[in-house]
Amino acid sequence: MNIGEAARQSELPPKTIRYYEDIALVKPSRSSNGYRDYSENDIHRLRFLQRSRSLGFTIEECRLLLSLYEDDQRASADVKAVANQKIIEIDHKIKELRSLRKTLSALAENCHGDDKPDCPIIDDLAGRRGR
Amino acid sequence: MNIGEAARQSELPPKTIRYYEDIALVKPSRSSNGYRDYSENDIHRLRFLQRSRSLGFTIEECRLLLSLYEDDQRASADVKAVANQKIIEIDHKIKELRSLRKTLSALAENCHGDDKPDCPIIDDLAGRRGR
DNA sequence: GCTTGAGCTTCCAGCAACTGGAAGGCCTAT
DNA sequence: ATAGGCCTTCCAGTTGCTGGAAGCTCAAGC
Repeated sequence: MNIGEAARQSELPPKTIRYYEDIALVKPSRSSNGYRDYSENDIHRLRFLQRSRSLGFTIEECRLLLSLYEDDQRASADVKAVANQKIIEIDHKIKELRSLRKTLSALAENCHGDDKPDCPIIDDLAGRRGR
Repeated sequence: MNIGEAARQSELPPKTIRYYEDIALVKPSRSSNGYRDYSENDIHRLRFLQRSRSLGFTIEECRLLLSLYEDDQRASADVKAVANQKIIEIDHKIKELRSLRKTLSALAENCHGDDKPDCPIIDDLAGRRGR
């Protein structure tokens, strides 16, 4: 199967698939004309990557998950640990974003939003509080 | 004022300050020995950048905010629009992260987390639902 | 005067995870 | 034969820094 069809089936752009080969996440064979030739198993790996990337795992985490995926002897605890770690990171990011949001919306609420130059947002950014 | 002191006052690493000069966000003068020489106004700009970056604005947004900062004729509505746009983006990111978290925690909850190979997380990543 | 150490300079490279584009080969159909 | 669409490789760019090497300057201590 050529890269175009592999792209369709895995829902990944061809560029990304080539990149995944560069960093040794997939190793398709080659046809006699030099074209990449993807097996069913390659497609499984690509789909797996697509799904795990979309769940926010980094490439290196995907590499780990992929090795667990292909290890029939894996312990489910190992996989669960990776997932739980990711959940912690996500919680942390959400917390940060909420805090940013709070600050920004407080600033925006205090801003008249008219065509006058007076602006509490700028004042805050400039370090001038409660002028 | 040398870069080290500018770094202390702006709470930005010297490397970052030099980078901001590379991308034309600050233009300090030079002392006779070739050292960068930061004025009070330069420090204001650096502080402004530090604060706006920490609030999640991109470099290009900071550049815009900085030009508004130095424009005495600015309309506060312009600044408010940038802030509100950012709030929308933050909301979007939070929503995405919450959705990721939900999926991941559902998967982790269904996983025994023992030393057996059976693992619903891997099954999901591989595209095998509800086996 | 000399050395030491901190602080400054420039430049080059690398991080993550792709993405875009150029130059060219291949394949199929008309 | 030619057009187009797909494929190949390679190089460069994205964002926002950060690390490191090689070398200059400056102030302090002996």
